[in-house]
Amino acid sequence: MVSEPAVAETVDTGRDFIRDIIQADLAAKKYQEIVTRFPPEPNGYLHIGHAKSIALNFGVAQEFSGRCNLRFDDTNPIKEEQEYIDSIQADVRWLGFDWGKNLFYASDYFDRLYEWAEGLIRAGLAYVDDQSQEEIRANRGTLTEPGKNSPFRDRSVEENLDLFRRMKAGEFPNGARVLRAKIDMASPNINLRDPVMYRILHATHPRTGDTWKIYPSYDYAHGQSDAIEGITHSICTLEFEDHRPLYDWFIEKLPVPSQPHQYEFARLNLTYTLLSKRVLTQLVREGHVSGWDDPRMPTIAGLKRRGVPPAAVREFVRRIGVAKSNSVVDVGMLEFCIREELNRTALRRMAVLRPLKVVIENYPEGQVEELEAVNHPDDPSKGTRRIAFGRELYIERDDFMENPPKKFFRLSPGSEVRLRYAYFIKCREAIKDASGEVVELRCTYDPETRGGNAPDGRKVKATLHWLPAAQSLPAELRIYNQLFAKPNPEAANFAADINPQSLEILRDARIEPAIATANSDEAMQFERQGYFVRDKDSTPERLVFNRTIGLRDTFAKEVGGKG
RNA sequence: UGGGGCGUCGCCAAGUGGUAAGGCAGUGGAUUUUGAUUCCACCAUGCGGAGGUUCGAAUCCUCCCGCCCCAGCCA
Repeated sequence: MVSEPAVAETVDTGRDFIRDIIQADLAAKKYQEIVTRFPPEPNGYLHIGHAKSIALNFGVAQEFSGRCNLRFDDTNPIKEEQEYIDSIQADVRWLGFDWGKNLFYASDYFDRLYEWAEGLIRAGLAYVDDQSQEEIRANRGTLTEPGKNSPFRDRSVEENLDLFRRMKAGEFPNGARVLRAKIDMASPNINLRDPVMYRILHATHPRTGDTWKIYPSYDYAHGQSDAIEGITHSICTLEFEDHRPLYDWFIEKLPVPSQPHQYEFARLNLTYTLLSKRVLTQLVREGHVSGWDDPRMPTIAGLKRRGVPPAAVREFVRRIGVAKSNSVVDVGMLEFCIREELNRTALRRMAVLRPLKVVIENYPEGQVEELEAVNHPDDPSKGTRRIAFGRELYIERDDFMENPPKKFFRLSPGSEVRLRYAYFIKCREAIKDASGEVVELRCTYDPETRGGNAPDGRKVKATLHWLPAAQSLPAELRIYNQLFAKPNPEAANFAADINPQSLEILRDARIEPAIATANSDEAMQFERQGYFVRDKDSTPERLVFNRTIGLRDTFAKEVGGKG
C-alpha cells in the first residue's frame, strides 16, 4: 500500500472534481463507505494511462477510508486471456496498490446477469432480435436520423423467453440472434436505441470455459457488476459519458442491490506516445518492439523493465491531476518525476559508455591504489565504496576534444581536469590511428591532488568519471529514446511515425565492479550519464543494463549535441 | 444539420462574482569533486471570441467559434 499521505488527505479538500463529489456525498451522508473499482478488460497489458485510473480509484478509496475492488471485465472471451489476467495483477501490485480480498470478475456474475435479463424480458423491456448484424446497423439510423424498430421488437414474452433460453443452450450459431433492451429507437442518444445486451459467442472463456454460449455486453454487465459489488462511485473515462443514461436505465429497471453512479474523467495522453491497446498490441505482434515489457513501451511492464520506480509513476499521475478536458501531457513531465525520484534514491556509480584509453605516464607501472567514493552525495547513510586507480584508465570519448570550442571545459591537449575521487590529470598527447581517430591519451597526474583537491587551491573546470582499465568490467548498455519520432504520432498509421533511433546498443561499455555485484532491480545513477538498471537479459557472463533516463544535460542542449 | 462533453501561460492545472494558485518546460543568476542536484529571480493587465448584467465577471446571461466522443453482436 502507498500510505503516508492518506490520513492527511482525508480531511483535506478534494484535489479534483471526483474527490469534490465524493467529499460532498460523504458530507451529505449519502454513503457510509466509499467503494470504487478498477475494471480492466484482460485483453492486453496495463499502460501508464491505466496507472492514472488505478491511482485515482485506489487513491480515492484509501483517502476516504473506503475500498477499491479489482474487477476483471471479462465479457468477451474472444479477446481475453489468462496471461493478461496475471500481468494486470502483477502490474497493479508493482504500482503499489492492494485490493486485498477484493478480486472479482464480471464472469462471477454471469448467472445473476442472466436471471435479470429474463426478468427484463418478462417485464417487456428486452427482446430477442433475429436481424442480422447488418440489418441491425442499417436500422439503427444515423447521428441525425432516428432508427427503425426491429420487426422482432414486439414478440411475446413467451417467445422471447424461449428464444433466449435456446440462445443460452447453444442452439444457434454466432450472430444468429441477440438480446436487446427495448428502449427507444428514436433516441438522439444512439446508445439508447435498443442496445444489445447479449450476443451468441461459441468461445472458450478463460474462467467459465465452455459453459456459456452467450455473453453479456459491456453496457449490460458493467453497471450491474458495480451494483452487485456495492460500488458507490464508478469512475470511467469520457467516452462512456454517453453511456451513462443507459447505465442508469439498467440500474433503475433491475432489482439490483445498490445504486452506483458513474463519473467520467479524461484519459491520459502523452507526447511521443501512443496509448491505445490496438496500437500497443500491434507493436508487440508485429515485432516493432521485443514484447509488452520492452523498455520503450508505455506499459507498466515496460516502465518497470526500464527501471522507472513505481513512486515516480505515482507522483506523475498525482501531478497531472484529474479533470474533464482532453489533454496531451508533455512526456517531459514524466521524465521529471523519474529523475526526481531517482536523484533522491539511486546509488551513484561510475560507468564509461564509450571508452577512450588513458595512460598516466608518470604513474608507476603495476601500481594500484584504492580511492574512496560516496554512494550518494546527499545521503551519507548510503555509505561509501572503494575504486581502484592505476596507470591505465578509461574515460568517456565525449570528454576529450582535440580542438575544443571555448565553452568546452573537459579534457583537451594541455588542459587539466579532475578525475572524480582521484587526481587532477593533464593531457599531454592524443594518439591517433591510421584513420586519424584518437585511440589513446597520454596524460600526467598530480600526486598532490589525491582525492580531487589541489593543496595550492587551484581549480579545474571539469570533473570526469573514469574507470581503471584492469579493474572494470565490460557491459552492454541499451540506450532508449522515444519510440515515436513525432510529439503527436498518428494512431491510424503509427508505423510511419516510429523512431528508427529508439534503441542504441553500446556493446563496449565498462562498468565498475560494484555495479555488477549489485543485487538489486533498482536503477543506479551512472554519474554524469544517467540512470541505469540491470536488464533481465543480463547474465554473469554478459552484463546488460537499460538506461532508464539520462541526466538533464544543459550543455548538450546548448551545443546541440547528443542526447 | 442529432446527442454528449470540453475550451485559463508552450504543456498540465487551481479558481464556482471581489480583482488570475501551483507544477513541467523556458530564461537569467548563485553554489557545486556529477556541465547533475540544490537555491534565488523572471515567466497570463489576461481566462476561445463578441456583446450584456453588475460598483466589480475567468466565474452570471446571450450569440458565435474551435476541439473531442457516439452510428461494434469491443470495452
